[in-house]
Amino acid sequence: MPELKLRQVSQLPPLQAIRVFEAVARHLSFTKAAGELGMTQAAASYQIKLLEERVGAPLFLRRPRQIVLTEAGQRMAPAVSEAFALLGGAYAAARSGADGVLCVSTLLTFASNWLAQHLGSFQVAHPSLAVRLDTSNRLVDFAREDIDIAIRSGGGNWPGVEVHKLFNADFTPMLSPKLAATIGGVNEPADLLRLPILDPGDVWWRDWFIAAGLPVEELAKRPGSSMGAQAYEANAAIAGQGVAIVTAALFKAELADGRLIQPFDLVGDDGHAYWLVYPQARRNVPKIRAFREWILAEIAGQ
Amino acid sequence: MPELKLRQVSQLPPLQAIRVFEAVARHLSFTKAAGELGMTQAAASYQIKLLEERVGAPLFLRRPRQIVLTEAGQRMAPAVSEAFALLGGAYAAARSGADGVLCVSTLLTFASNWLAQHLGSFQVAHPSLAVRLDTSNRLVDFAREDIDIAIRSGGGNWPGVEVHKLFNADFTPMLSPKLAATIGGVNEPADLLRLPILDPGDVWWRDWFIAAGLPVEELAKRPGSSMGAQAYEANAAIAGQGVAIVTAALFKAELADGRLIQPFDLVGDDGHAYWLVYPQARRNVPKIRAFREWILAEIAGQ
DNA sequence: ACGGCCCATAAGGAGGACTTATGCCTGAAC
DNA sequence: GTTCAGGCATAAGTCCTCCTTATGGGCCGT
Repeated sequence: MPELKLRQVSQLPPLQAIRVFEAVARHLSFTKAAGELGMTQAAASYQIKLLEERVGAPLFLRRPRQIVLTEAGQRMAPAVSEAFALLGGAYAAARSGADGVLCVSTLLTFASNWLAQHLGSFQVAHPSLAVRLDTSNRLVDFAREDIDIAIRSGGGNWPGVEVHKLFNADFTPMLSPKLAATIGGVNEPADLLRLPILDPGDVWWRDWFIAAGLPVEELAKRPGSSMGAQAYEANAAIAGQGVAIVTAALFKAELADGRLIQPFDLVGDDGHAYWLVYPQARRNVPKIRAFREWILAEIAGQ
Repeated sequence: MPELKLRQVSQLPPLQAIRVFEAVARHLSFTKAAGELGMTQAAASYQIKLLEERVGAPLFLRRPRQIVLTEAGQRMAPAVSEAFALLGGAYAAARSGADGVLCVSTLLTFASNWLAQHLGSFQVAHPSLAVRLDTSNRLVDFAREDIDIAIRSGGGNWPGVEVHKLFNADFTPMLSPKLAATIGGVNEPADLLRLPILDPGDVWWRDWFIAAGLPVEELAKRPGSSMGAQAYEANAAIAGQGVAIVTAALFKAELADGRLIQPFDLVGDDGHAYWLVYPQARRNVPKIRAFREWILAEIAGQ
């Protein structure tokens, strides 16, 4: 489509030449403008000549000691300067603005049971960074959602993204001390069979029963209600409605203050883990780097 | 100076990429924007990717059926569009504005004796073109004066400029009929010796005397006052103060209405001529082309 | 008169931008 | 459900723009 190209080209002059023109018009010197732009005087001369040919009129008068704007140049200079100021502003706004808000996509459970208690220290460390949490269990697609960084669980093998393991998604039974007391305490795995099991359809129960040497058939008999998220299941457990099977690392606070107890050291592990995930191409973006370094240090430090 | 370059580059993003971004943001389509810019979709994709890496954040979310601006993109788009509108306006203003005023540098004599009587028809033919006359006898330098086109006399061999011969700078004696009557009419060259000669030091007189077979020594005796310009000399002749030697083509009106008479057909010619002159590079600028075509037709037509 | 400053020009080279070709994904239509 | 079409991404290759180095010319100041 050569005619289209021609039309376009005639609509707008070469941008590089205009950028040079703007600098030259400000300095009224080819040499100084070239210096500001980080190129040689010859390059500036070349670009101005190009632009003058395109405009169809000289833009500068070459006087012995300095140059001055022609009438045409004077008409052009102010608007061009303003346009570049706008452009610079827009660019800076996009850059810094992008640095000012960090969009984190996270799993519901992780948000309520880990981030909620730790995020404060990140905010303190980076007061200029606003964090926007996007809570969902979908697998985020960085190309089609406005997300900077995500926390996911799974095998950790996703293409095109950088991953850091936070901790294993292990699992172990938990219940409220009050519920345990109703049967005189939970001392060995078999004791669990005398209590209601929240979401017995969860494969984690099956794995753990096998590991604990309990009969798996017990699970099938039970009435099940899938909770969907560990946080919900844990809440039910805290309320004393039954035994939950969850990731211990996410409930340190509940274990510490006695709302939940972990009766056995035995934990199941299906190889899944919690991961920090972000696009490879953006690994050096400051806010992403900041969040990464913070969360890894936080995890390692506890 | 690599660090200088770096500084500059980080100040402003690649302009070509921004131009593409502006179009894409308007169309919300890589393909359509590429079409408008006269390039392929792949090129647009490439430029956007470049810009996104530079900004440090995605600018568009790639949704299946269309793309949408990210937060960063939204911040950037309006100002960028405005900047390009400004740029386009400035460019158009310089272009069309430059087309609106034609600066003609001309010799005093040519201005008062030829242009004054013909310029009207040019104005009528090009009502949107304002003509600014710059009258001087200096040899204009297009590089350091704001001049579009010039009329000069001389040999016609100037470098870097396009030249068109208007008419020969021939010369012949002229005087007022009243003065001629004081000696009973001027019938042969020798009659001139009985009349005062304006500016006898002019080399034209010497050439013409030789061509007419008159003794050159006569000229040396005479008291001379250089007039500087044919127009002044002719005015003195019209006032009856003496005989002038001027270019006949420039005094057609005076000859026609009898203010001056040309007693002899004999004209001198030193090879000089009147020329239309302008920079080669600007030969196709509309206003320059218009003036050239008009003046050549006007000269040819009389 | 001579050196310095500044711009113009020519030749040459490095890198960027664009094109072509192809693949992938998704949504719509049959 | 399957195929088709629309739209973007990616890879490889080519061309050309833009910049650099080098040099010359004009004018000013000392």
